[in-house]
Amino acid sequence: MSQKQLGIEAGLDEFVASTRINRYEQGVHAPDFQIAMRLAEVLQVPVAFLYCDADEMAQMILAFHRASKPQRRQALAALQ
Amino acid sequence: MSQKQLGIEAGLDEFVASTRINRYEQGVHAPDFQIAMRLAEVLQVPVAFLYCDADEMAQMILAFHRASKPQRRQALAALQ
DNA sequence: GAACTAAGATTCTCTTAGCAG
DNA sequence: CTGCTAAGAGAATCTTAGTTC
Repeated sequence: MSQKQLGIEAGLDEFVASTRINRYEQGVHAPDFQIAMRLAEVLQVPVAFLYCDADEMAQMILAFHRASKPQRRQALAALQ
Repeated sequence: MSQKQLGIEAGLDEFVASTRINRYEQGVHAPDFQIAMRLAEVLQVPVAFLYCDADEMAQMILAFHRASKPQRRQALAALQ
């Protein structure tokens, strides 16, 4: 998926999508939270995943998001 | 813990700490990521927790952060 | 096409200076 | 003291207009 297409699917104007997504990916600019949520939706990840600073946490957030309800229940139980 | 004290412990100047933390808590302004990380450290939560939009995910992030290594291993295993 | 960048325009946050409980 | 807010100052992102591969 191209940077332009990602931006467009997140609701950005087609003439600015490429530039803005590129700046986000490079870490030059930061999107506001509303944009971040739309990007997360397109990418099918939880928005919190986009703000992770630790690998293990990121892995867990993704796995939790993609797991079934019983799996989530078990995971939460394991953390008590 | 007061808003002022939280800001100061996160490294903000004492004369602006109260105002800025208040704006963040009210959702009027958004801190940049560097400030968010320092706030998360003071609050002893993962920075991703501050960007959660779903309760179950927030609960899991917090529990994962506070769990022991074996508990984390078990939780991750439950999500496979 | 696709990834990327500079720079002025625009829009945001930040600081200052307060008020109310 | 604590929570909260308005408004000008300051600093960020956004749009435009490109380059490079």
